[in-house]
Amino acid sequence: MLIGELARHAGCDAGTIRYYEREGLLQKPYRAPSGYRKYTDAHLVQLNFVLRCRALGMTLAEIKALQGFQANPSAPCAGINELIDRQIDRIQQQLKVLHVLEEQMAALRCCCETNMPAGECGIMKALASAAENDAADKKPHPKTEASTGPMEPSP
Amino acid sequence: MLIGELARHAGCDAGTIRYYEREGLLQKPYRAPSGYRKYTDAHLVQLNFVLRCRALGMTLAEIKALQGFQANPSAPCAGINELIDRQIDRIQQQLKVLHVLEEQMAALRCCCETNMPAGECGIMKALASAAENDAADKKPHPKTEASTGPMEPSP
DNA sequence: ATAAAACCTTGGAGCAGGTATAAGGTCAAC
DNA sequence: GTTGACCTTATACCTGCTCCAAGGTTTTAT
Repeated sequence: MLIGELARHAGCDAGTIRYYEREGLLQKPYRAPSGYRKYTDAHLVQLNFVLRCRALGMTLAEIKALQGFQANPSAPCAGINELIDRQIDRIQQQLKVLHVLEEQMAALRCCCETNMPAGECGIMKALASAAENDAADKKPHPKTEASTGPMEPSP
Repeated sequence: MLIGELARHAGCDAGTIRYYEREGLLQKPYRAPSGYRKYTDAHLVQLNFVLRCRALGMTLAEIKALQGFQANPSAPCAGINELIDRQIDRIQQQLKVLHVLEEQMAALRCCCETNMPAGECGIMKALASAAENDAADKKPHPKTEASTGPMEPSP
């Protein structure tokens, strides 16, 4: 099987396959005298393994680690479990962040009824005043030291 | 305020501030004769605006677009609303994906009780057999054409 | 037999959104 | 006058690809 066919079977780009080969995630295939890569079904399985792990959100380094376990089946599998646990944690972290984000965006969305000049748009006002409050929080005693007026770029 | 102080107030890296300046997201500050950047509180507000939008998941291009509305307060704000709506869609998409992922990872996690040799680990077996099934699905009539044995790299 | 289409090869650049480094200049304190 | 903490620039690196150019090969159609 040539690289294009492998790519079609796996549902990825041929460039991705070459990339995985360079990165050591895919066995180097036999090369025809023309230099063309010739793949076997076993390569397809290996590629699917990588793609599936990617789809589960693992990094290439983690997938490489999993392949290390495949190559070394008598090693204790605690590392595999840790890797999965870390992945689960990451997903739950992201979910938490996204839920908060969803709420914040929904609240923001409610601030405007679509047909305002931008200067009166509740969304813009909310974002701008949040930024100002952040700034005030961090500088609790503004001594009017520099300027609170408009910014002046270098002359 | 020097860049390090601004960075501390905003809770980001000085490199990030220089990067935002290069990308046109932050006004160029006055430069002291030494070449040092001198920031005002207004810069802190602007930086916080950018960081807050980033934290909401917006791209730098989108933030630039929002700044365009800030600079042009009489423009109609429909574009702002669209931008926010797109962002909400993106977040909900990601949430969907992550929920599926969470389930899949949890199912995977249940496959192993931690103290196996890797070759017997249910997680590895599940991943490997999924990859094989993917391969079989895509090649429904395997004519034993090349080889289903181990992969042979180029000789 | 030949020409066009459809493959394949390599090397390199580019994306986002930064982070890290090196090599050097400045400034306040002791 | 020297340490140490800061600042400057330019450049490279990170992840996980994607896309491009310039060229070689193979298949298909005429």
